[in-house]
Amino acid sequence: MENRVERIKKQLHSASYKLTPQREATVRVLLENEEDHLSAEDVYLLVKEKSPEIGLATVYRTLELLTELKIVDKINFGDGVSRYDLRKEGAAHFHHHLVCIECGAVSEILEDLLKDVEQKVEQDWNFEIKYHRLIFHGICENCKENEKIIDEE
Amino acid sequence: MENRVERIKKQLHSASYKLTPQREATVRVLLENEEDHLSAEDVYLLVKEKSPEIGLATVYRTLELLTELKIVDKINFGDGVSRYDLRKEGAAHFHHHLVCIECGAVSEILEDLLKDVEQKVEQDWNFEIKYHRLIFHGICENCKENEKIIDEE
DNA sequence: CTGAGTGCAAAAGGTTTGCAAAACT
DNA sequence: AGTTTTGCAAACCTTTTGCACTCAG
Repeated sequence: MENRVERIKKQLHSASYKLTPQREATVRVLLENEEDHLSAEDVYLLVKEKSPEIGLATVYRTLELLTELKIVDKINFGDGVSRYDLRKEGAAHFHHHLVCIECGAVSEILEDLLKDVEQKVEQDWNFEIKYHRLIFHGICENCKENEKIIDEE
Repeated sequence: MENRVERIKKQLHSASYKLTPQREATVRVLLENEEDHLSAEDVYLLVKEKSPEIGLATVYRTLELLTELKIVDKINFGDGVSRYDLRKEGAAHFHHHLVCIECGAVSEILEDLLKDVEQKVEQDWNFEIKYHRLIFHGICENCKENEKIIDEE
């Protein structure tokens, strides 16, 4: 945890930005809720619990900055809000997501499933891929279970 | 063209909606600009050329309706606007997109590249996939050409 | 002192909604 | 008549921006 904050601090410094208290609070919220795909508002509310004087605009500015430095990825699941996702250490490729259309749960696939597909696209379409977004929408394990139970009643 | 309008008319009717003149004008714009990934505003302006009395809200409502009926897909390339894409006839799976980060051009991959990947995800994560979104961001053929020319100067 | 960073409030931009009028059945 | 659809304007929500203030070097 601490060393991840340290690492981000260095990343900011090497781009001549400072890790201000507000930025640090924001980063910590992201680290503490790594699994949660928080929206800017979510982050704001969480940061506010510990640093009530922070402003929403600052959170937005920090998230934008972190996105620029590729410390977080800005994602969109189609619900009209941007969400922010910490990059895994040293991950060359953005991970994939499974979004449950029943309960809204989001889980992650860290494994890169697209090696072969990317190679094909680069060749066949003569397109140089920089990054990709892959989101599966469907029904998660839990909701499948629940449906079974309902059916049996 | 005409038969595609007819088909959509039937789809609406079977869900007890009417193909009003405004809806038809909207559908025609989508058909005429099938390659273009239009935003609601884009559609509105194009519809307005032929039916100046139409309102923006009607276009939004029509696009929402068409999305519900799965006649179009609502997509988001991360530029803060929703775009609408006619489904290909009988396409079981939503097609993939290549978005150029230089010039913004969007092209489509109709071929389904994810058969194997989906099978793996369904098995390994016990997740029932309903649909997916796959977007590659990178540099398109043209922009790669242009870069070469610039380098050579 | 100077520039970077902040908080607040206002503005912006895309989308949705309330409502009365219009269209259709 | 009754239901659906429409156009307009207002409301809404997320995100961005302007500006004066603060803080660190």
